[in-house]
Formats: sequence, structure tokens, C-alpha cells
Amino acid sequence: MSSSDSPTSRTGRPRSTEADAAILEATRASLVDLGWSKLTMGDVATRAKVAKTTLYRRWAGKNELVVDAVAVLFDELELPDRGSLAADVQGVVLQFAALLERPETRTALMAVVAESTRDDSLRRRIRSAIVDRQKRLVLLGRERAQARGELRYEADASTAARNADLIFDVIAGAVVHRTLVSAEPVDAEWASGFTTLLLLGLAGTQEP
Amino acid sequence: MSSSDSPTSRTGRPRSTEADAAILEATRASLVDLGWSKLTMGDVATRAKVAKTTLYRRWAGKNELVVDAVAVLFDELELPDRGSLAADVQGVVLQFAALLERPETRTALMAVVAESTRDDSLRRRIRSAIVDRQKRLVLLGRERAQARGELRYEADASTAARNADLIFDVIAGAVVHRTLVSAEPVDAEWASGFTTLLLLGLAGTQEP
Amino acid sequence: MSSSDSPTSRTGRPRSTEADAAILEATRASLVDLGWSKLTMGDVATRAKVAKTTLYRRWAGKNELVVDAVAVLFDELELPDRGSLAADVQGVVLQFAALLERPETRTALMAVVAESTRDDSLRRRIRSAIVDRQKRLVLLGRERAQARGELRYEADASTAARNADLIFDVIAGAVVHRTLVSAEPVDAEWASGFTTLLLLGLAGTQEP
Amino acid sequence: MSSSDSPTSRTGRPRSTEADAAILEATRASLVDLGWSKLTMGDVATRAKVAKTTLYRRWAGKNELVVDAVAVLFDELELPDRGSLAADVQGVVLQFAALLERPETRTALMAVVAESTRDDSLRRRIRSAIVDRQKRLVLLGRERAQARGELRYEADASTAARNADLIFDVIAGAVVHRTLVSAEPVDAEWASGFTTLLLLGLAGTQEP
DNA sequence: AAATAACCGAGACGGTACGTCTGGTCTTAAT
DNA sequence: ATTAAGACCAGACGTACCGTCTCGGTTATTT
Repeated sequence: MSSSDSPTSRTGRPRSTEADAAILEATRASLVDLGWSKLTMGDVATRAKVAKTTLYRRWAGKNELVVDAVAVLFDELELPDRGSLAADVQGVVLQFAALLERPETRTALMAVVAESTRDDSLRRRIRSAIVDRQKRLVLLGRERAQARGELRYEADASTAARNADLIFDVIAGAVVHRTLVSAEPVDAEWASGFTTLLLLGLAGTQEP
Repeated sequence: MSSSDSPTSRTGRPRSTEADAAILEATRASLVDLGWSKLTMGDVATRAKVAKTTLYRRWAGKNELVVDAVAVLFDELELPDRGSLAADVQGVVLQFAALLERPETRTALMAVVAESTRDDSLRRRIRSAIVDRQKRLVLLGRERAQARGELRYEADASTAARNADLIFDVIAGAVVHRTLVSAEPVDAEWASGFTTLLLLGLAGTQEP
Repeated sequence: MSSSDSPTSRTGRPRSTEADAAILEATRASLVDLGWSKLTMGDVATRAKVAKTTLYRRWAGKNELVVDAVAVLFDELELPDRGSLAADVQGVVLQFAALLERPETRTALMAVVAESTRDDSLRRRIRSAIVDRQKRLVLLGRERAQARGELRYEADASTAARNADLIFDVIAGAVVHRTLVSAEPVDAEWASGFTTLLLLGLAGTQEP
Repeated sequence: MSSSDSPTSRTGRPRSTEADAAILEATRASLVDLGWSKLTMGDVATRAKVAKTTLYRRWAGKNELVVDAVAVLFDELELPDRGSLAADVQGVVLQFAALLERPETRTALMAVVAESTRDDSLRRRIRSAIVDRQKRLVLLGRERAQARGELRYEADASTAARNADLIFDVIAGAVVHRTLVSAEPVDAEWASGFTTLLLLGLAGTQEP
């Protein structure tokens, strides 16, 4: 997803779609090799065999470029129906942790989040490119659990949204914190312990 | 806390202790004004009315300096006995959230965490200067809850440690994620919802 | 005068003659506004409401374009018969000085001469487009003076050519140097002093 | 001669005088190899084994740097007493022509003059660094000729100054024009013809 | 009338240099 | 030995132009 959602100007030479792909690929490669702080626009351009101007024509800067380069990785996240809410939660936890262990995301994700605290447009970009991709899994998981009868349907829509947000922050926050701050592995054991804690908490809130 | 634990050399001009404080103060001020990415060593030096050399004699670089400058803010975190585990948890959540709302921490915390993914010594510094300061509150809160009879004493030490780590990652992770990634406020309502979820989860694990 | 003396290809859309004029006009305007070094092909194209491609189809580069744009100004130089060699010389000096005071020529002439020291084709273009236009005045003036009896007819053709070249370099050189290097005005007084010096010198060489 | 005539700040690391010399030397070498228009600050810095910042700390840009780099060559101009005004003039003409034939000056002199038409500070720099160095030879030559009795002492100082300026513009202008515009060699024959013309002109003005 | 061919505008392309900024080091004189 | 000051090297920044290329479209001449 390029930066500009331009009105597809009809005139002039069209932008190279190959360049787009090469740049994002090069960005990920550079992240792996150099990490966020050592990554430079010039290096990305060189790897992509593209002029620096071509980068800047599409992305305002390093932040925007990296968000887009990393965002596509979050498309890998899926939620196959594992038969129970517990299995689904544990699955998504392990899947998300695996994604965070990848060097591209490991070095980049927190960095762009840090930048986004001073840049609203960057925050919006992160939200639409990354956060929403994750949150959709939570919503999907809840629907399945409700269909299975593991969770109640919530009457009030805004309460339902608040609860989904809470669960999302708890899951994503715990996994990110464990992985990047505590720097401990998210293995099956941890995932199991976390899932138990979460589901008991959810079950408690469902009591009459 | 200065970087070098120098062997207190006896000869020559002694280091100015005022400089240390001025530098850390200037670092926080610069973080507030410029944010992490725009903060420069030269700017900090200018604000602190100190030569750049003086900075580099004490800290290896921007990362280390910022960790130390921000770490002291985490000393504010306290856990007054509010009478119940629920009150204690909610208190620490709100307190931690308030700290993350401050522009210094908001812009710096995730940034240094991101850097730490490629720098073990930085990670160790973050752990000892920041993470351990937070984790101690979890341990303290558990002890109080156990003394009150709200939680059981755990027989196995390593299980106890694992559980404490899990709870810590859940609390800190959720608050950080809510604040910085979701960019939504941690108000009393959210804190209450989160506390309920967490305590129900904990209670469930205490059942026979 | 366009760059290419194309073989007048018969087929296809012919080049716009309006574009040629608009480009040269725009080039002079840009020279006045921006000066030689700040003038860009893109700016000229924009002013002329023409695509950059259209410029490059006609001229090899900035140097060639500017020579042609400025050359036409040298067509203004004339040598009306003022009745005496002294009056003719003084007239041409003032006329040439006035041309050099124009911002277009002032900023461009020495620049293209400088470039021509490393580019033979450019030097040839300057010679045919500019220098020869000036030199013809010297030849014309000499003929008139000879017709009036103020100067002798020279027997040897090559000597005659050498002398014309010398006089040309002296006149043009002195005026250019006074105007652009010394940056002093060529007013009637200076022109008079210079003319006196030159004519006495010429007269001396005519003695038996 | 460095750009800044700073008040020789007492504090801090002093500027490297070796760097100054290396930069000017590198500039001349780059002029020889690349010519004025292809010369870049980066290339000069590389040749001088100096950081680009070091260049910009001393000179505002390419123009100023080149003027200073070339100016020193004009110190070579001398006026040994050759016994007669004619010999002195011819000597200085050939000497100046030889200087203009050098690739450094050939490519650079007219270029900076062209730039100076839009930059007064550059014009002043050229005047003090180059023009005045040449003009002093004219003044010296006139004094010698007057001492020898070849020229009269001029009563009025301002007239004397005007005449010196005129002679200077004629000599320098003719040589520059012959060399760079006409692009013909200034050999002994041309120098002789020019000297004859000039001296006859001067002699004429000395008549009662 | 259709085909051909060179033109036109717009604007993206790979490159190169710009002049500035920052990081981190080094050299002074002074403390 | 440390300090403030500031010069030093190295290298990335984001911008501006260069001269080329690629589009869709526009005139002309030639069939």
C-alpha cells in the first residue's frame, strides 16, 4: 500500500508497481540486516535498485515506509477454527509471538509505535495497517465462541466493543511485553498459563 | 545513576556532580520538547550548559542516557496499601498509566525498548533501571494479598516466580498497549474493567 | 535558431515554431530573474509552458540553449555611419557596453565562455552565434574608415586579418573587462578616453 | 586566505592550517581534472582527505572556494625591470597569458566572474583576491616608466587613477578576450603587436 | 479514410550533488 | 584529570536538477 492514495492522475508516466514491491522487500531485508536504527533510506534504495527520489515520491520517510513494509507480515495472522475458545486463544498467542520473534518486526514495531506518539498521521497509519489487522482476529474469535456457546452474546453494542478492545489490549499487550520488554520466550507453557488466566477472567464476567 | 562505576580515582579534577543532575534534567526537557527521534546529544549538552565531551564521558550514547533520565521517573511508582487486592491493582494501573501519559516516557519508553532488541547491554540496563522497579510492585502486591488471605501462598518457588512474571506482563503489557498502541486513555472505567478481568482470572487459578 | 539542422524530415508532426520562440523568450526571462547558475531547464520549460522533452529535443543542454537565447540580442548591434572613425568606435563601445549591462547578457556571457573552455562544440557555437556578429562591426568600421581615408588599405590580407582580430580583442576585451571584471560603468567619458587611446595607437601604426 | 576573518576565538580546538592548504591544493587539482562545472565540493573534500563540513566551515560555497584557490596563482605575476616600458608591457602580457592558459584559471576565472555579476560579496572577494593583484603591476610599471622618463608624471591624482584603470582594463581585457573568447594563442607576435598599439596610444596622449 | 510517423504534455525514472545535521572523537587552554 | 569550547571525520538526511523514458494523445503527411 503506497503512501499516496492519489486520484490516479491520468497523465504522465505511471508509477512502477515493480518498484513498490522491490522497495518493500528491500526494506524488510534491511531491517533484518541492520535493524531499525541503522536502516537508512539510501540503503533501502540501493537494495531495491531504485533511486532515493523514488522512495520519497511514495513515502514521506522511514517511519511510513517501515510501517507499510511490516504491515504485510500481519496479513499472515489467521484464526483457523481449532474447536474451542481456549485453543483459538492459545493459537493466536503463539502465532503473534512467532511474528514478533522475526527480526523485521522485532526491531521495527516498537520503534514506529514510539514515533507515533508524536505523529498522528503515523498513528493512523499504524492503526489501519497493523492494529486493525490484529483486532479483527479478536472479533472473529469471539463470534466463534459465541456460536459455540462458550461466550454469551452481548446485548449492548458499545459494551461489546469496549470488551473486545480490552481483550485485545490484554492479549497483544501481554505478548508484546513478554517478548520485547521482558525478553522472555512465549512458548507453549507460557501461552497455556496466559490462556488459562484470560479465559477464567472472561468466564467470571459471564456469571449471572 | 552514572554510567561508569569508576574506581574513584584520587587524582585530577573530580567530576562535577551538578553536571550529572543537570544533564538528566536537560534530557527529560529535551524529550518533552523534541521527542525521542529529534533529541540530540548536542541539544542536551546545550541545555545542560555542559560540553558534549562531558556527556560522552558518562554515557555511551543517546540510548543509555535516556534510559537513565527516564528511569528515575519510575521511582515515583509506589504501592500504598489500599486495603484490598482489587484496589491495589487498580491503583497501580492508574499510576502506571499516568506515568506513560507523561511526554518524556511516552516518547522514550518504546524507543529504547526497540533499540534494546539489538543491544543486550541496553536491555540489561532497561531491566535493572526500569523493569525491575515495576516488577517489585507486583511482588509486593502479592505478598500483601497473601497476608490478607486474598491469595494463597504458593508452595513451589519457581511456579511462584513464573506466575509473578505472567501477571506482570499482563498488567504492564495491557497498560502500555492501551496507552501507546491503541492510543486510548486508561481511565477509571478501563482500569476497573481490566482489574475485574485479572482478578477473576487469578481467583479461578486458586480454586481447588 | 534551433540546434538541429535536421534533414527536414518530411513526415510526422512538424515541430512547433511557436515553442521555439517561447522557449528562447522564457530563457531570457529566467536569466533575468534567476541568473545563469540558478536557471534550470525545468524552470524554462515551465515558463515556456512546454514539456522538458521539447527543450531537449531542440537543444543539447543549458549551455547551448542560453547561447542561442542570448545570441539574438547581439543582432541589435549596428554600426550607423557617424561620420568619423572616432565617432564610430565610440558608438560601438557604448552600444556594446549597453548590451552587457542588460541582466541577460551580464549573467550569461562569461558563464558560457567559461563552459566553452572545455567544450569545443560550444565554443564554435559561441563563435558563430555571438563573436562573429561582433567582429563584423570591426570589419565594417575599418572599411568605412579606409573609404574615408582615415586608415590605409592594407596590402597583405593575412596581416589585415591579424590586425582586425587584434583591434577586436582590444575593444571587446576592454569593454567586457571594464563592465564585468572591474565592474565600473562604461560611460561617455570612459568611452572617449578609450577611443582616444585606441585611435592614437592605430594612427601610430599607420606612420611611414 | 580563509573566508572568515573571525576574531580568532581563543577557545576550542583551533582550525587546522594543514586542512586549509590541502583544500586549496585539492581544489586546484579538481579544477584541472574536472573543470569548473564538474567540480564538486564533495570531490574536493575527498581529495583533500577532509570532511565536507570542514569545507563549509571555511567557505560559503564553490565560488568562494575557487576564488581563493586560484587567487594564489596570481601572486606569481611579477614585474621584473626589463629596462623599457615596451619590454615591461610585453612581459606582463605574456606572463598573464601564460597564467590564463593554465587549466585551473582557464576554466575558473570567467566562471566566477559570471557568478559575481549577481553576488556583490563575491565581486569584492574577486577584486581583492585577484584584480588588485594584477592592477598593482600596472601601477608599478607606470612608476618605472615615469622614473625612466618614458612617461610623464601626471599632476591630477584622480586623472592618474582613471588612466591606470583604463590601461589595466585594456591590457587585461585584451589578453583575456584573446585567450578565452577568441580562443587564440597569445604568442610573442601578438604580444608585440598589442604592445606597439598600446604604447603608441599612450605616447599620443602624452603629446603637448 | 486509414495508416504512419514525429511530435506534444505530463510526470516518473535512475543518478548525482547539494548544503545541513548528528554522532562520536580529538585538541586546545583553563581549572 | 576534568572542564567548556569548538574543530574534526564520517555519513545520512531530504531536496533539487539532470537528462531519459514512458505514457496517452495530437497533428501532419503518405497511402
